[in-house]
Amino acid sequence: MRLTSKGRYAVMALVDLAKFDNINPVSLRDISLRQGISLDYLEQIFSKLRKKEIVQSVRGIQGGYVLNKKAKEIKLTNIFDAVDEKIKTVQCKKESKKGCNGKPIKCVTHNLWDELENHITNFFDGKSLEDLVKDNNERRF
Amino acid sequence: MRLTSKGRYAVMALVDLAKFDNINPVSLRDISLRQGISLDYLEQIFSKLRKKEIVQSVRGIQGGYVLNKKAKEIKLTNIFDAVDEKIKTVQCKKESKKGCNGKPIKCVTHNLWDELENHITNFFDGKSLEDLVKDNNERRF
DNA sequence: TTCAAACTTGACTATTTTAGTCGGGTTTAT
DNA sequence: ATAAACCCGACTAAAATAGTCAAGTTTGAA
Repeated sequence: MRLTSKGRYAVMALVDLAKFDNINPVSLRDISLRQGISLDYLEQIFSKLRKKEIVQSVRGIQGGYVLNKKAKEIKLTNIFDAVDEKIKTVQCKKESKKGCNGKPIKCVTHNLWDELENHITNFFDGKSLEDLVKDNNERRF
Repeated sequence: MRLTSKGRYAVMALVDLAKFDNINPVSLRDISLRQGISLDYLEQIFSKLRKKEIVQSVRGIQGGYVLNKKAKEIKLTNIFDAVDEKIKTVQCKKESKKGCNGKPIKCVTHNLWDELENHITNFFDGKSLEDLVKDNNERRF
């Protein structure tokens, strides 16, 4: 099991943004340099974040991105959802509601994955961008 | 994020085994047919489960596999561990202890993934094979 | 004692996903 | 006007996954 880099980068970039967007919009170029994430890839990620209204863009010179909500109101679930990071953990969850593994009934472990997804979703729902920024400042990074 | 089929199959197969190993060893052929998992793939999986002493093999005709411990004592963490299903969720967790993303310091989200891993591990530690079998019998599958 | 069911092992491969790259735009402050 | 910055879609190399395949070994039963 693993998360993809897309979700991880999205969170990294938003923490960075939350720390620096006090006055001016933050350019992806700056985030790219500070966080070591490819600029082109960041653009893809921010395109999604913008469509889900997590950030706003400011075009033109001196432009960049700003948060569209308070950091406290942005939960990690919102972020992962925006960049299509699926919490759907296993193949059988993707298939039709009734069956798994090409069979007409649910597989013996189906309920387990339901529970697991809830468990993980709860974890991410309990974490806001603000929490991460605070945690980060405390550690003097 | 997703679990791989290997982990999922391992759990499915062991639930099946736990249900049927009362008297005789259970052949992989039977598990393959009941659960719809490729026999060759099951062999790879059970090879790992045997090495980690979760199951015992009985060779020869009428052979198969039996659980090596009571179902109650087999936690899901043991199973995932045996088949190399990693709870390591993100890239930065694979890298050197001190740095992420090729930098000499931990990335801003590093602690988050630590917490997440603990959260998931706790979930799997709290689930035994017996729990799954019971849950399954209740639902009359 | 021969046979076949079943386990054992290791190498190989097609498919899918990921993590980007690339090339061309458009917008707007200066 | 120009350059910084956003915007968009197509493309691709690498890695991981989910198997397949081939060639065994072991052993209960006929």
